[in-house]
Amino acid sequence: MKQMSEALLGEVSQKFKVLSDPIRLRILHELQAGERTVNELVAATRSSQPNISKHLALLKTAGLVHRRKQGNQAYFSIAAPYIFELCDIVCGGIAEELEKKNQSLA
Amino acid sequence: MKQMSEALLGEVSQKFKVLSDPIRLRILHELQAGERTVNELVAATRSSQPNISKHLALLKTAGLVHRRKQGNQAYFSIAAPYIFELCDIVCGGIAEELEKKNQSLA
DNA sequence: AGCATATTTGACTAATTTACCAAGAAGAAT
DNA sequence: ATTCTTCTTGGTAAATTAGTCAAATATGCT
Repeated sequence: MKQMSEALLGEVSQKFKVLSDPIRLRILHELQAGERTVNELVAATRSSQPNISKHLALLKTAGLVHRRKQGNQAYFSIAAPYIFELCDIVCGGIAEELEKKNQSLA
Repeated sequence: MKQMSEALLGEVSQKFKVLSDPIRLRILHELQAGERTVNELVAATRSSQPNISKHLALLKTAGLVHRRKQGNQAYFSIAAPYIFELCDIVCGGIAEELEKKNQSLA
């Protein structure tokens, strides 16, 4: 990583902020399996419909999901596949931490 | 990514939350060049000293940095190198977005 | 037109997060 | 001992964010 401008730093932190909510991660995880309507996502998350709608709006503003409207429904899909790479790396880090914790107990 | 438990989702989102602040990213970026004392980090960020100290405490709790106390000073260093990978990916995503935006203007 | 379904938006509340200030703690220097 | 430096912590005010409910919008159906 070279010199980071204040502006870039701000943008990066905002992306992370969008990813810093379990419900939004759940939504993205669900979308990984393919396009979903709002109602399908509501069912997958057990949160209220307006709430999910707002989270989706946020994800869309951040450019992480795409929205397609057809008839009555809105279909959402992943717009930035790199997010799964991010999650995988973090999961790896968490697994490593756990391993270390277990080793220190032994 | 396989099935994600609610618990793991929560942990992952918390890691992202820690990374979702420009000052903390600046600190981490500074630490990428090597160990630093609190005061050096204050100088690098132009934020107040207590504020940096709190951000450092947060980063430490999250397991992202390591703290070593020697004499009067506390030396901080990177504990989870994977964070730079994360930032690189996000930067790549941002660059891609920008490119797309520029293309659509042309 | 009138009703039903799917989704978004606005107003509001509660919770979380950030930054600031002042005070505290720990070590080094005199 | 006391004073200086470095760092951490507690209290608090301001800002941001998540959630809920109710109302609005948009489309499809009869």
